[in-house]
Amino acid sequence: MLSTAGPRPRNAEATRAAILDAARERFARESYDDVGLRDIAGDVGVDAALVPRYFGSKEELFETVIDSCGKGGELMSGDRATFGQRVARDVIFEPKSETKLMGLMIMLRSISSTKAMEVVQRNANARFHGPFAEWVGDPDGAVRARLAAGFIMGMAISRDITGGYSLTPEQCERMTARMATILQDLIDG
Amino acid sequence: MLSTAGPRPRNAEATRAAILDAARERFARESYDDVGLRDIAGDVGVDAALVPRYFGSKEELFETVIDSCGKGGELMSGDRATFGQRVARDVIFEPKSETKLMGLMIMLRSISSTKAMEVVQRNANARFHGPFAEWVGDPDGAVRARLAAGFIMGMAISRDITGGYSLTPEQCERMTARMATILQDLIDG
DNA sequence: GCCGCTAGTCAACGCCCGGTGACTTAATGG
DNA sequence: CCATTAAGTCACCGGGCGTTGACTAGCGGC
Repeated sequence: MLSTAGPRPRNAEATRAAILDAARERFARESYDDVGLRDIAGDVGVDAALVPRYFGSKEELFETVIDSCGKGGELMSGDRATFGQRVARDVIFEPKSETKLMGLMIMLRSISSTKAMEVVQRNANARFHGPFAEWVGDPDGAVRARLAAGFIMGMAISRDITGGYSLTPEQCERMTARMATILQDLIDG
Repeated sequence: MLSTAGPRPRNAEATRAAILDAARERFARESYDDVGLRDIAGDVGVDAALVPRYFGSKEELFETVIDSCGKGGELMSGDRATFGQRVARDVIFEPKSETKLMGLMIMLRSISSTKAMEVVQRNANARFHGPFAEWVGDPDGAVRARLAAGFIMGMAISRDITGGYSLTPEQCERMTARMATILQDLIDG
């Protein structure tokens, strides 16, 4: 995480971006409460005091991170016909939500903190559920999108809670297949 | 929550039980981190110092709460044929996880804290997933149980994140129906 | 009716967190 | 080559947490 290539050159914009990236990854992997400003700063290799200086506060940093995730997240990039397969495989086999699904993971982890959840509640519709619902389309895209997103988050939580599902690889494979089918049915109609 | 019927009579066992009950409800509604010993003690009407005295530590109290939830939770009581309907309705329309599903909710909220999650990881299989998987039965009960539990937790999270789903009542109704179908299919085979 | 035991309280500790103001140090332009 | 300015650091604060040990007050037995 921390490059050994000497001291970071003094560049405010680059540093700010680096902090934002580090924060995004942290917030996707750990709960809002468990992520400390000192952790984020440590990842980048700067002093913790710099974080609230650039972003105002931890909460504002969190909001900026959510903003930076891109409308609707990366969920609906790629072929629509393989959505179920692709997402199910990501959730169940990716070691820790690599790049994909980051928006969802961050929202999910926000439930640890009332403050963070308020931020998410303010942004979830415009930044995530809205675009996703539109992408899912008629009939009743909002409902089906909500179900799909919930299912994905739930299975991600399940992985955390059980520590990698605690199933055999064969069972994981069957679980993936079934999850893929359900998801695909949801977005197809 | 706090009865106005004068001061609590001096009864260690009853007080201990009252603390445990209050803790269970708190942990089902708020994240592990957000629940303070002072909150729990306040619900019961005792001093916060009494909590670690009776239970050792917050973490041990949490583990005791999980133990007290009953094998498999209340998920698989009731008619099997209406499982989907019943659970979907609970998740989507119950204001805040009343009694039912408490075990799942507590596990879900544990993701806020590494410590709490370790406790859950230690207990989830024996106390929840195991019995539930057995109840779901062949073929592949473990896989289908995991999917159902994940789906339920995910929709509960979705409710929190969006602040009551932010859907019209009609949409909620359709969402419930669809969720019920998916859940029922999962436990039926 | 007093005494001992114990349930319950109180004040305080140590810790860690997010956040702030004063300082130091590196890059830049003349 | 130095002065200026902004980037980054450092020491520290205030607050809230879980937890502890010393104290207080109510009940049971003589």
